[in-house]
Amino acid sequence: VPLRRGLGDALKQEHDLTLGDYGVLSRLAEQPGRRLRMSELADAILQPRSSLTRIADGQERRALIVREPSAEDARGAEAVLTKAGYAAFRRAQLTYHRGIRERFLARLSDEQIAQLGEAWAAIGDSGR
Amino acid sequence: VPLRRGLGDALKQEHDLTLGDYGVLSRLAEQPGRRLRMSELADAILQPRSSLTRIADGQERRALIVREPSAEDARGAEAVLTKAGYAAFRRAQLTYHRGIRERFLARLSDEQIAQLGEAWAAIGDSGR
DNA sequence: CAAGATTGACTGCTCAATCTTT
DNA sequence: AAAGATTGAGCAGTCAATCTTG
Repeated sequence: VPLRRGLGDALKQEHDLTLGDYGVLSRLAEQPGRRLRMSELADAILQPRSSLTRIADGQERRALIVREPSAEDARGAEAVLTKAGYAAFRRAQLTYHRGIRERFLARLSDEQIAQLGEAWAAIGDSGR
Repeated sequence: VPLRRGLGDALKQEHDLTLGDYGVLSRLAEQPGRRLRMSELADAILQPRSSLTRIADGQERRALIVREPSAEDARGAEAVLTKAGYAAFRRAQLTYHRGIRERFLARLSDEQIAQLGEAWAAIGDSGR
């Protein structure tokens, strides 16, 4: 709980991003073409579609992403990471990883970290 | 993230309590006299004082706690768990523990659970 | 003025209802 | 009718400002 809060505060202060924002950018950044349908993106980050819509609204206003209507299925839209969006992600990633390190990993032994990794995998990942 | 969400949803649906509510009840229940100053309670559950005030507002309306002005320092107030509040906590605890078991512990080996416990202790607890 | 606590205003998230395209 | 997506309304949590007592 304080880990999440700490990370969120740092992202907010240094980059004006929420954890939800970070999740979206992070997922898009790792896609081939840096694009994904809204629906799949929502599932990927384990958020309700409506939450993704809000997040995307904000990010589109800030030109971190653009929405393009899907080519062959006009119901869907695709979120595409812009160049600025990718750059913002790379910057935020530094803060994020530093936060994890400082608030979490630094207090554990190498062995414990490895064990945690396995436990995490057993549960089913999902959390980047 | 989905663990917290799942737990929160279950508590909400079955007992109409948030995770914040649960934290307060849980902390009060383990105090001698089932009472604690607002300020200490806020620190104990790692929440800002203002957040605790909101939670306590709701719980006092539902008669799960009462607020009493502190005996020798009239600045402070004490939150006291009522009989109904304690009963509500005991019921919610079943849901909470079941949630942890199902969503988390059931997927890990006994050894992994023990290792996690140690890692958790190394980080510094704080999370009941 | 410090500490304890509360309030006003705002943000982020979520559900249920809705709109559009298949 | 079902899938993709958005919108309206409401809630939990938070900060900064405020009130009160020591």
